[in-house]
Amino acid sequence: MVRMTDVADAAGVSAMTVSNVINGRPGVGAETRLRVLRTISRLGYQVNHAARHLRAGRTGAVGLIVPDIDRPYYAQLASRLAKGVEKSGLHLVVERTGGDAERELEAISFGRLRMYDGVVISPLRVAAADLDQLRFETPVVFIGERPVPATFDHVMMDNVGGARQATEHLLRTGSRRVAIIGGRHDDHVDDMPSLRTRGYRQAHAELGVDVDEQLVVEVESFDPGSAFQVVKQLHETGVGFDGVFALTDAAAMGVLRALADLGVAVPRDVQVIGFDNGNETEFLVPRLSSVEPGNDTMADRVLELLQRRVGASGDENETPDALTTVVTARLELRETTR
Amino acid sequence: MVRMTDVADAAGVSAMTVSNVINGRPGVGAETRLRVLRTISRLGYQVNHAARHLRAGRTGAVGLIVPDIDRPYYAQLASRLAKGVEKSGLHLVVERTGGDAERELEAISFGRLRMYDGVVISPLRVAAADLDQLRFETPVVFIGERPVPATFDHVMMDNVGGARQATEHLLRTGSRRVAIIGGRHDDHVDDMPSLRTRGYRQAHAELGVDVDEQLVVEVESFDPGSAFQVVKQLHETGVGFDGVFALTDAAAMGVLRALADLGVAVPRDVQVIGFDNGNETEFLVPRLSSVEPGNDTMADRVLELLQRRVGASGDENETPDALTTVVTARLELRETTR
DNA sequence: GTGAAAGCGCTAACAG
DNA sequence: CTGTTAGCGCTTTCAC
Repeated sequence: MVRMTDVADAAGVSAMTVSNVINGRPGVGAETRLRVLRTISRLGYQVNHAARHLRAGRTGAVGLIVPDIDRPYYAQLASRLAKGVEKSGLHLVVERTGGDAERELEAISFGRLRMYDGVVISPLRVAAADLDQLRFETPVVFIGERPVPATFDHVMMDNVGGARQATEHLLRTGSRRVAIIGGRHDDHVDDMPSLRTRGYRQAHAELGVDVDEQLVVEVESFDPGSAFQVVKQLHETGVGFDGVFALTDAAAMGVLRALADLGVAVPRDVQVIGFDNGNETEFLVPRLSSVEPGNDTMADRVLELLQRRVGASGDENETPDALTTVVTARLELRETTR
Repeated sequence: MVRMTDVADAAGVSAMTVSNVINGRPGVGAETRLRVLRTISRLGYQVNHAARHLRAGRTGAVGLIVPDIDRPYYAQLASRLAKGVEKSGLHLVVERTGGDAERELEAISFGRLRMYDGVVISPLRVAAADLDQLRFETPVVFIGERPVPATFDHVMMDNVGGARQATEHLLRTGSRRVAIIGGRHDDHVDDMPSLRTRGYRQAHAELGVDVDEQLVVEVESFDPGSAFQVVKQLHETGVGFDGVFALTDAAAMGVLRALADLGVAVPRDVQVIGFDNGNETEFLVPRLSSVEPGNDTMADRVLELLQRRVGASGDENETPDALTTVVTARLELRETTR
């Protein structure tokens, strides 16, 4: 373990000068700088981030905390954000909570935040009330649909509007019995499934079509497997449907697979729309129509909000007001709709 | 900012006692412990990880460094590893390099390693020679096909064997002209495309079938889009083929999409096999046959190797020898093969 | 242009 | 069972 003082001794300068060289601060003579740099590489010195962090406060990292890394939506979000923060010379590190309320809260509250100069968190379960207690100096941007105290920056997608557009399209193009995979029967909380179901119901109300609660199908998880099973069951039960709104593209993938097994022609007999407009949609057979929630815009907005606070010390009116942004959704029609 | 000493003062104990309570160390009276805990929650105290890290050396985190987060293979690997390390009370953080040799080296060498108690790295580009220079106290496990100095733990998949099995199956079930999407014409380096191409050639040699170099199709990237384009071009060029070995499942997805557009029946006219056996394979239409590289076994092995070193201080014969494990691959046949 | 002193918040080691 | 001392490796401040 070679420390900064070792470099300083070997180069015949003080630790401070080494520090100045490393951090590119002005006020070091060209000759001294060169000597220090050579000594650094000769000794193989590497800065100790923990010490720097302890003393200077910054870590050079932005955290992204998501329920699950291997869901395409989060993976693609991570990728977008990573490219963005890297432009600022920071790097993104991703952590997963497993979608567990307790672990989400732990990830946010219990000091792990301090590992980062800024944090983006996409909570699934955690309640606004719990969040309200928290006070931290690390800039935090929330992303997603869960309600969040107004003291935090928040970037939301238009879940209700997106779902309404999708359902409207299905109804206007001739589907009368639209199943919603992952929908909710009740509407107590503002989580993703409830909000998207709300949009589904709004579309029905606007167009004067009754919702058959048998078509509102709850699933435990939004992976293809769960959706696949549920569609098969729906079919076996004899509940007819001629359109499907799947709450995520991943679920829609399972839907398409089930319909293919059942010998149902898409979109002729049943139309399908997903949500998220992930990279995979264009390569499914048939290509999946999907709600584009404004993924790029959301990522850009998150980065802006982060930049506004990272670097700005917690002084005076330096701290800007919290902002909530809602990004508008639009339909991306492909081959699973008419 | 409330520090440990603030808690200690408020509870009328010393900082050491607070530290003992927080870390669940024995030797604190029940009453004192309760008083400390109450004070902690009253003041909203949170441990400062940077300070703990600086002093105690451990960070509580394991790093996973991959080329890209949004490739399903890495996302699924991350998920598997995350669940594993969480069992040991650690948590996984994922960083991406973008598949850039320089950034890979930087991620490994430049002190960022110290952020973690252990690191798993899946390099794409970085050369063994560069790695050889490095000496670190953080336990590192390499994963993937790139050659790595023997001083490091390394878990490899059997790229050559898996590719050979896939190609053999295609040839034995009647395909005579098997295209390899993402293959290499030369065989200078031991990277993933070259190794899998080697297996492809071995299978041909064994079964006495000549390789038509026109069927060895290079791609810039292993995403569905690139594979899609390349297959369309292959078809337009009039180069006939009745089998496809795609170097990754993601590429295979693009292949299937292209074949569907071209009106080619799978597997009747063209058989297809992918590689990685990702979660998505079962939900494609038709279901994708794929090489299962032993994903679970690899993750388990990585975790074992990590555990062997994390916690073991760098003393004497405490440090175990480096181990290289090769996990065997097998075929998972589904609907894209006969 | 360079250096000395002090301390960030925590914990290992030992004393009581 | 609890407290004291010392110091992890860096950077901020101010003096030279």
